[in-house]
Amino acid sequence: MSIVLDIDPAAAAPIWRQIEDGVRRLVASGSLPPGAAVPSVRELARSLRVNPATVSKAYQLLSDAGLLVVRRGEGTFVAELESGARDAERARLLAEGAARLVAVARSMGATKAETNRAVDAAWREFTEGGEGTKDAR
Amino acid sequence: MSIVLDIDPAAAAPIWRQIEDGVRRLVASGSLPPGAAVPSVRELARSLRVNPATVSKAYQLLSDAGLLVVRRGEGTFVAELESGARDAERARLLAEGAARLVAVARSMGATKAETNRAVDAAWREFTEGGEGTKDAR
Amino acid sequence: MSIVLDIDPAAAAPIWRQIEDGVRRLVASGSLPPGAAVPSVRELARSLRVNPATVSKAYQLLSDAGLLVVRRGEGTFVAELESGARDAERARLLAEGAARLVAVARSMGATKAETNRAVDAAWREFTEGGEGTKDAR
Amino acid sequence: MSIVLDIDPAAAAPIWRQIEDGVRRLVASGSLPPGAAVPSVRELARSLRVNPATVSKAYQLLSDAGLLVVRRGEGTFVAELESGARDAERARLLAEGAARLVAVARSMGATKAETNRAVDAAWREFTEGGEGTKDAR
DNA sequence: GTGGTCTAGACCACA
DNA sequence: GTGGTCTAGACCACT
Repeated sequence: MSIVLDIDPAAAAPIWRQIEDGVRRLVASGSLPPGAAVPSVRELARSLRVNPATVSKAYQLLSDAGLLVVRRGEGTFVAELESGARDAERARLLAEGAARLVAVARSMGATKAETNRAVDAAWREFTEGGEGTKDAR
Repeated sequence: MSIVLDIDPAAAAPIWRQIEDGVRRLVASGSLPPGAAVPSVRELARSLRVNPATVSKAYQLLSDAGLLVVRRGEGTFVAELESGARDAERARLLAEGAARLVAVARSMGATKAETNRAVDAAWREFTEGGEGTKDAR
Repeated sequence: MSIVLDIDPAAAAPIWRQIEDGVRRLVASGSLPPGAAVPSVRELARSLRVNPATVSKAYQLLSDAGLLVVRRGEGTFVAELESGARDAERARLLAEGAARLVAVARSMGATKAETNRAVDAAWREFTEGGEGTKDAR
Repeated sequence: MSIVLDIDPAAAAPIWRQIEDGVRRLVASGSLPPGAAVPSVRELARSLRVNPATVSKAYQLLSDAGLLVVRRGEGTFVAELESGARDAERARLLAEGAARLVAVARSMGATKAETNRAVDAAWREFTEGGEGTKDAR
């Protein structure tokens, strides 16, 4: 199974960041276990219909961050994170997202209850509608 | 009283959007009630240490969206929104933020419970670290 | 006075690293004081006869490292380092270089005295062959 | 006794060069005396967990440089260097390293005294801390 | 004017 | 085969 990332070339976020975030999540969720090979730069570029340099930039950032390791001439692999590091990454991503939401909520004077209701609603939306929220902006 | 916005010139988001969002939230939260005057472009530009053209762009977008109205020779004012419009805007912003969080959470295989815990934690973080609440609950 | 960097396109080190190191040293030596503007990407690219993307990469790395700050639409500037940070950077660069030399020396069984003699010789070489010492401090 | 080299596949320097330099230093330091047998390509490749072609490339360069000689059917051996050649090689490596350090030092306006202090410090570091500088950057 | 992103294509070094 | 570097040129957004 080749890895699945959906990239929206029209989105505000640069493509390299979409790839970066996608891989981060695949690693955090365990879909890409430590030691696994990620698709080669050229292969992923081809399958995403994107320039290799763009994929390369994302991989480079991920390897700077220690999530991937590049073995020259061989390919790119998921780093062997010490136990718990993956959970930490997961928690970090989640906390970051939650903080962003709360910041928005508080800045407009929403209550905690209102916020929770909004999250519940969004969750329902997702599980029912399957897929479809494409968030602009 | 001059309006309070914190602008980070080094942030990823463009400055005009930071201003736009800031004003949107001040309106949504009621800090800027309908009919209130907003600072002039050059005044706000000076206080934020930002290029006037940048403030102007934000105001322009807000007028186009109907949140502000320009009265020539007098200044710029918060539009008189029809009843409920403000709440609708609030709900929209909140729903948007919640959807973003849920998208992240699901993409990394987090459960609803985990997500809620993260939101709770972020909320606690904010109320402790930050200043008093206006309508906490 | 425009900044002076000598770039060797035939060197083993990639051009972006040569630029990065050059700027690092100009900052460490105080030739580029905090707040000063560095040449624009395009301008430096033109004067070095190099592709703008190459300069951009170097600047990007330096700004990730906190030595430069990019102000969108305005240009790139030397970061306002807290007092002592510049000296620390200087010391770091020097220590790094010294460590590399000592590593080589020890790995081939050279003594401390031999190493010191080699440094002395290199120093003499430099002061004679090149121009006079401009900075004795 | 098998020869000891530490290879870092993640380092900036290519693996073949790490091997080449390692052997050069073992010869310069006398650990590999003239006439001594070096491990076979495949044996070294196995012990370093490295591709045999990589070891082969290093050995090839070393033979071209006259440091190793291949005796067909027998193996690869350290060349019988004329007297003084080993010391010359040592001096050359040391001078090269010293020149690099001085270049860095002068480019950032460091004094000779500062440089010497840095070397002393690095030397102390090494003799105390044992081993440990892994120089990625 | 500024920097950032992306493409297409070339070339190189590594394993 | 792999990834890394560089170029030329286009387009975009910000100030």
